[in-house]
Amino acid sequence: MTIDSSALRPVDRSRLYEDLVDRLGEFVIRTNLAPGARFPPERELASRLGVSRSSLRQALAVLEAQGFIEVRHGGGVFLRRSRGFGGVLHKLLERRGRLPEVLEARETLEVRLAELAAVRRTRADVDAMRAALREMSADIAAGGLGVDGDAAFPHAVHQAAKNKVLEHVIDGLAEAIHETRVESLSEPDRPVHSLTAHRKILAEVEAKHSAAAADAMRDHLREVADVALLRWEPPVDADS
Amino acid sequence: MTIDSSALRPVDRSRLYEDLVDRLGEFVIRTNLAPGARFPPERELASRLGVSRSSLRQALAVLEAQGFIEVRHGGGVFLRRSRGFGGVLHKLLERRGRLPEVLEARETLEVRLAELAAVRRTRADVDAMRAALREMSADIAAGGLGVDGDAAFPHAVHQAAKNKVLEHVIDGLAEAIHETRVESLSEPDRPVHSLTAHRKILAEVEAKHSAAAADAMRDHLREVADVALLRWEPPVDADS
DNA sequence: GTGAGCCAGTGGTCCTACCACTTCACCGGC
DNA sequence: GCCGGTGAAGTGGTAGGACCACTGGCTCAC
Repeated sequence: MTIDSSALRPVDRSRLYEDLVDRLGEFVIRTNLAPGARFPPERELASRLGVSRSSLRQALAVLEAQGFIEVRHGGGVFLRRSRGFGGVLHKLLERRGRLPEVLEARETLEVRLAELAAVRRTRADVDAMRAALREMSADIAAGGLGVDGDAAFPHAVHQAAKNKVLEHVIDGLAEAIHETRVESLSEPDRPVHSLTAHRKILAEVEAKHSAAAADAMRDHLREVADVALLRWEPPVDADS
Repeated sequence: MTIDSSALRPVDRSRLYEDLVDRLGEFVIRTNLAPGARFPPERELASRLGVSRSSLRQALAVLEAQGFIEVRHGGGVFLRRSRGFGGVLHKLLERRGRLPEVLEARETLEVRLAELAAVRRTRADVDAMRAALREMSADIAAGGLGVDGDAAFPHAVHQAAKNKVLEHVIDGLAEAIHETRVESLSEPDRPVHSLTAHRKILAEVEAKHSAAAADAMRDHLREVADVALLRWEPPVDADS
């Protein structure tokens, strides 16, 4: 129940290295730098940008971790890929107006993971899912919302799907998803409905009915999405 | 046609800040740090880790950019989320033995994007796809592999799907996918087959047949995946 | 009790020095 | 002429110190 006084300056001064990341992206575009090309030396970049080498190196570390550049000791800084240079998912998600897209992405991934889970789940995976449901059930019985269990269950499903790449991808959306989760569970009767839906999914996964598991997951997510979208306010800023 | 002497030392000394990222992840686990908790001050961390504050700050910049921590000026360093702390996608993809998972993730995303594209494509999107095919066609006619066009076409499809979140996610896999692309197109007749498959996809997207577009994309990707998997060598390192 | 102001703690940035690795031109031996 | 060694210059890697900017709690005057 936070007071939304978003009108008055949330300030949020950006870190210098964040600006540098943007600037370097600009540089890549403007100079039409191609993948494989070399950047100017650190000392020169820092000097031309008017910042210290330390700050520049923070920016370079970020860009390297994101896979956009490669820094070779004694060799130089090289561009690996230019597409979406500054476009960090994290930043993307902060912008309002992304909710429908997040929900859509979530459905895509989660449905597929459920389908795969039904094919590959082991005994232990089923146990983990069961445990999550027990926790959720107990919490709800005690008057809670069952938030923890509601998060643990999909996690168990992800594990069961045995695809670390997909799992990592959806983990990247975890934060944005978690918000919708709490909101959704605050709705009257939602926790109980959610529990029922999870049981259905578990049953299909356990029975190794992959198509049915996918459908069950899709149905569940669409119910949740409806609730989330009901409360959603269209974005203020429109972009392409 | 590079000589694969991967057996002999690729060395690849890791940057200090990368080690620090791992160490900090370890710290979070061992001390059972909960989201919202505060880290020790930078100076103390640096001292205890036996590194300079500069190096530590590179690691912190990376972790902040990845959304794992929040650094407040004058306040301290706080944990935002702990799950998958050090698990960067980039690193994940570097490990051999991920090819099947990458292909699976790719299919999941790309099929959905094709489906959405069929629903949301504009005139301009269709033009972009057509242009990519023309480029590819011309390149093949000239004896090339059509690699550029083969990359440009899916990009146009992604744009048409109008979901920046999904688009960003698949961009993260772009590099890994690109490798399979080149390998695949080196196969005799592959370029022509690929072109035909793309034409089919374009037709369905243009006709707004979403299910058919999804199927066409899936068929295409499975053909490509078969080729890639044929050349794939099972991993040396096995992990959970 | 209350408010203003101070101050210690902590991150933010810069600077400089020096180390480690790469590259390549140069030079000598073959 | 060719090969290989060698050294210097260029470039990233790390350390450490200095100082600025912000936060939050404490103190003290009122």
